[in-house]
Amino acid sequence: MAIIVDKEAKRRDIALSCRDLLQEHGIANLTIAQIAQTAGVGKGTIYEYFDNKEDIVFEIITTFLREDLEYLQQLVTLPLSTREKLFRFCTFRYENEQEGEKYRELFKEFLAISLISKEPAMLRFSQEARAAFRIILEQILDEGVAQGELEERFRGAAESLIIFSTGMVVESRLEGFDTQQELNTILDLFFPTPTQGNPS
Amino acid sequence: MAIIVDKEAKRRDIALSCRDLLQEHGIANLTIAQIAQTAGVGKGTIYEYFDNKEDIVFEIITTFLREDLEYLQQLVTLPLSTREKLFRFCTFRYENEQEGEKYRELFKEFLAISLISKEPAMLRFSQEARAAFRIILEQILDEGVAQGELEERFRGAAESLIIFSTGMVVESRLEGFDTQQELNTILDLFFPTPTQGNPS
DNA sequence: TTGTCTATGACTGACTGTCGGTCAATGAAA
DNA sequence: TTTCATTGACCGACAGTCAGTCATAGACAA
Repeated sequence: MAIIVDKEAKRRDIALSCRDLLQEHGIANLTIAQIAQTAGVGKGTIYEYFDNKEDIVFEIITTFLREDLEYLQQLVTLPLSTREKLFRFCTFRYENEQEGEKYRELFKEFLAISLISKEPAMLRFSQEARAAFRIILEQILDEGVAQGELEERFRGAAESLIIFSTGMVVESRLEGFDTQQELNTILDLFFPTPTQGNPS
Repeated sequence: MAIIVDKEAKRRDIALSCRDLLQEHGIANLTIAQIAQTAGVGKGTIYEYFDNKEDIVFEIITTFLREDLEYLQQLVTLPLSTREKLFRFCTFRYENEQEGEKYRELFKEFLAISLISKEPAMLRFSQEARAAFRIILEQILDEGVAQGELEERFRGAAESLIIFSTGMVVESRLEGFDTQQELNTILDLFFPTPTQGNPS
């Protein structure tokens, strides 16, 4: 009979081949024609694997988030203070000067789409990603409490920190916003002995 | 000479006449043609007063934010506890069940635009609005410290609360997100005697 | 084993409809 | 007659569609 392709795999392949393109142009300036050309397929083929333009962006972002998750998962295992881990958890998007800028831009665009999109798939995905991040954060907090670095009452602060991080991503679009300083201000609430400046 | 129209005033007029339209359809489903028709002018006229579609939305949002600011300014004068004021400050967008929903939807779309847009005017406006909100928040915090309801070290927490509020707007798009509970969790950090539940 | 035929799903790009934005023409006031 | 506001026909760009083409796995005869 005919060839049967692995739809899921090809979807990922197309997404992967367009990562750079997306980072370079941004979502708004990315056309389906460009995507198709870069992926080396016809425009129609794109719609064989994706519902619409958002869906493509969505898939590409997923590849980034998977990497994020890997990074954060190994962060937990590093020999660092709880405060340092929390700090890195919340600022890892800002770590790399060069690549970080592009990545953050992309993440903002993703946030923008997911703010407006009412697609159930998009919402479900956001929720799953959040849950994964949250588990890691809770692990850091639990360890912090176990090691006496953190008061018991902060064990349930994972949600708050995630909300705060999200807020930081949005606010960082503004000139003069100092991510590290703002995060330290919050972390000072968590740790009895306030430390000014980046604790690293 | 010919007629000289007050550009600024007409800009506001057009924006005002389209408030409902924007709330009804959302930004993505709002066309320039609709806007022009609703405002009772030709499509070309719109571009006499606005640079682009975003600019229109931007102007309409401004009218809402002006109202917000008025509300928050009078909030400071009410005879309420500091905690209650902070609570209301951060949740006022969620107060009204019916209208609040539409309003939040709009605000999210505004956030989405301002996340992506690199228009200097848009960024400047965001920063100005933020500064205005911040001043009110700082006033609440100062009063709280003065009245002994709040420890001195929380005087500089305005920035943190704004970031957190922004995060809440974004996260509230997700099913099962409880604004009030999350805000109380954070406020519990500020106030020595934790109060569970909505303090109102 | 080899050659041939065929069903099927992958693939394509010309085409369509929509929409943001432009501009030449018109109108009105002074 | 000048000047400015107004207008809607028009334009180009782009997302998304669909009728048709192509490539190959498998069936089967020689």
